[in-house]
Amino acid sequence: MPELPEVETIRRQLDPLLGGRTIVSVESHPAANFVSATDAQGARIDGVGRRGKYLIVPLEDGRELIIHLGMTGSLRIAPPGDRGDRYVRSRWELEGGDVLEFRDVRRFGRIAVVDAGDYRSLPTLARLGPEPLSPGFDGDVLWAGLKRSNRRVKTQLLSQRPVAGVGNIYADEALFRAGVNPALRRVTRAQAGRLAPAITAVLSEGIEHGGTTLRDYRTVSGEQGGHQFHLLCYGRAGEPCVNCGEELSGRVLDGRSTTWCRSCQPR
DNA sequence: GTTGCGTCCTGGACGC
DNA sequence: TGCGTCCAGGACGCAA
Repeated sequence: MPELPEVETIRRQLDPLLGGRTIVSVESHPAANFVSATDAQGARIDGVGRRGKYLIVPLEDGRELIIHLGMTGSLRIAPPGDRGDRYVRSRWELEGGDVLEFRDVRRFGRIAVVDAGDYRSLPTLARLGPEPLSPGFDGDVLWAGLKRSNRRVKTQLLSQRPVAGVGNIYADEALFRAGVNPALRRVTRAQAGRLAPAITAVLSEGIEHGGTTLRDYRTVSGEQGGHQFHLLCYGRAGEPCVNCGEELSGRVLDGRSTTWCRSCQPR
């Protein structure tokens, strides 16, 4: 399930492969989530950028190709004639014959072509919080974002408003490292001060390891990420806490599976 | 504007 | 072996 580290890993691999190339033809699944892919036909790609979990591909004509990988989306550069499997949702044929292929089993991904910066059709992107890897992101910025709402702190992180790019895996990991209970509705300045660097750290380490592969995620070159071997909390309910040895707890919180340590992350 | 919940989607795990 | 049920979860729409 691609979060910021997985999307950034893909961005770094795609950028040198796509920059300066022209999209000569496009095929797309007819579903509303994907069909806009065809709008990029004939455009020249300027590079590959990212905001949160969104890949943003600037086009020379002043528009942007936006790709969100959803839960099971992946991108690869396929050789000419390679049609992929039945889960390929969009194919952009590039000048020279290679094909940029978007594969998405569960069809939760999304593709849009918009005028640069006009994200009205993508409300989450339009209201996206600060980039957690930018120099300006710290405890004060996070606290200002969190204290505007009364929702649980984990639910707020997943909303992409207080900070961009955090999904279920890295939210659990960051809250665990910061010693912040995921169900808290009011976070103190001190807790935000611990949580912000924890978010930055887990995301940075996720990038260093090439992302987290639990099932579907693959890099552009088809490799699995390596961060699943470094998770301290997510998905480890019932196992001993690496800090205190107490059994990690698990429950569904606002519809999302959540793991935490009752001892290290008290209410 | 905020909050909480349902919906989309499909492969895999699991129980019978 | 085959069938039915449940689960995973990011974004978004809707009702309160």
